[in-house]
Amino acid sequence: MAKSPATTEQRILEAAKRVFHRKGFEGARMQEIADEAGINKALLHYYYRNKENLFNGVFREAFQALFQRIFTVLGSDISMEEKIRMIFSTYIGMLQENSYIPWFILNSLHREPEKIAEMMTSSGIAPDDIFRKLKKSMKKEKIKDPDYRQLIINIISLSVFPIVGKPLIKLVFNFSEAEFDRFIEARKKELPEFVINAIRKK
Amino acid sequence: MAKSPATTEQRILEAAKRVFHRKGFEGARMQEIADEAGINKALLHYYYRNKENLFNGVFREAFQALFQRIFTVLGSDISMEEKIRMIFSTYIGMLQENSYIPWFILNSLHREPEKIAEMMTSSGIAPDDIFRKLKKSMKKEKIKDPDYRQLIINIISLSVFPIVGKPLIKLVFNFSEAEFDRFIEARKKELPEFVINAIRKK
DNA sequence: GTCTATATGGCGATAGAC
DNA sequence: GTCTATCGCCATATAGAC
Repeated sequence: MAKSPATTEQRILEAAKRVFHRKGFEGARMQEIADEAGINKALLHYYYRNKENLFNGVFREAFQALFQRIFTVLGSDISMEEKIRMIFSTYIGMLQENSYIPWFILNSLHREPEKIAEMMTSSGIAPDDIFRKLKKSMKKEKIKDPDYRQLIINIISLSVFPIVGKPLIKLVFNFSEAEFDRFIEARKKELPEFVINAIRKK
Repeated sequence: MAKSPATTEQRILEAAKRVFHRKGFEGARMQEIADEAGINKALLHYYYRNKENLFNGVFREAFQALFQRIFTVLGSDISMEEKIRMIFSTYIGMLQENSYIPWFILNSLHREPEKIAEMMTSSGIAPDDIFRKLKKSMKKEKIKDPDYRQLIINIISLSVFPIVGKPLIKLVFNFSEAEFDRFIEARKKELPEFVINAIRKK
């Protein structure tokens, strides 16, 4: 299936990405990855020694896709209100198009938090600097919420949970696929107002 | 390990609960459940014919623990503001004490949404009535947010995501276990104000 | 590099003694 | 009811021909 990318190695990685994203580490089968790459199992082990190895490549890419964007926005020199608008407008769309990524990341973190920690530092993401900067600018802007960390987590919660909890939401609200999409679409408009209102002094 | 409950059947179910909650369905091992119940594998199959069967008992209990409380509050005859305060104060504490439950539920929903749907209807939870009622009362109270569903999902997102995303939060903020607990504790106070502010007309 | 065939091990499940 | 022993399957991984 799908012979698009040039080299076999790339094709394997693309296939692995799809399968791991769908099934997580435990659920993924080397056979399924091989099928989807249009080759056989033995060749997987020729390029990537084992399953763990193959998984690592997939994880790193997803992790960066998910975090680079939000940290870039948080660290930029615009007002908090602009940051909030920007995060919701770009982030939710990205999550919607790659809805498997957050679930995949959460799964991986639950499986091996320590290993993932190493991976994060080694991939050059340094949240501490950004947080320091953010804290300062929030003080200057007299944001109501006292703790910048709570605010960040609120924003991420509101963005990510509905994507990760899609099956739950579809279930309790009896949503079709299209209705669910409209529901998420509506959030892009409503959430910035929701949060900006929440942190504005009365 | 842990021979507390009286009958073997109960001990098995308790052990299964712990292991499934930790590892999910795929990750759980019958051997591990047997060890934790202080018996051997064969006896598991004597009481519960197979793994799926054992899982179902565990799932149903967790699902009810998670949903009964929130639906009860949402359906009660108090103002929206009181509902919000009540949900955050009781719900987050309950999630904190049973932090494995939401992760377990999400996992199960991703694995088999259809089966879970049946289970839900058969266990007597009828969200539709509650939603109708909620919609009406929100209109009467002139809540800003136009869609009650968005508001519910916002509340659940803010409550559940930080619990499910615990490993992530500990990682990016470099939290110890105690610091994480304080972080969640602080949310109980801050979130009601956050949400009530967000939906209050300017 | 890519394949077929096979080794190796783990897991859910069953048989059968006590 | 509870155990030991074992079956049967499936998944990862390797050997070795081409």
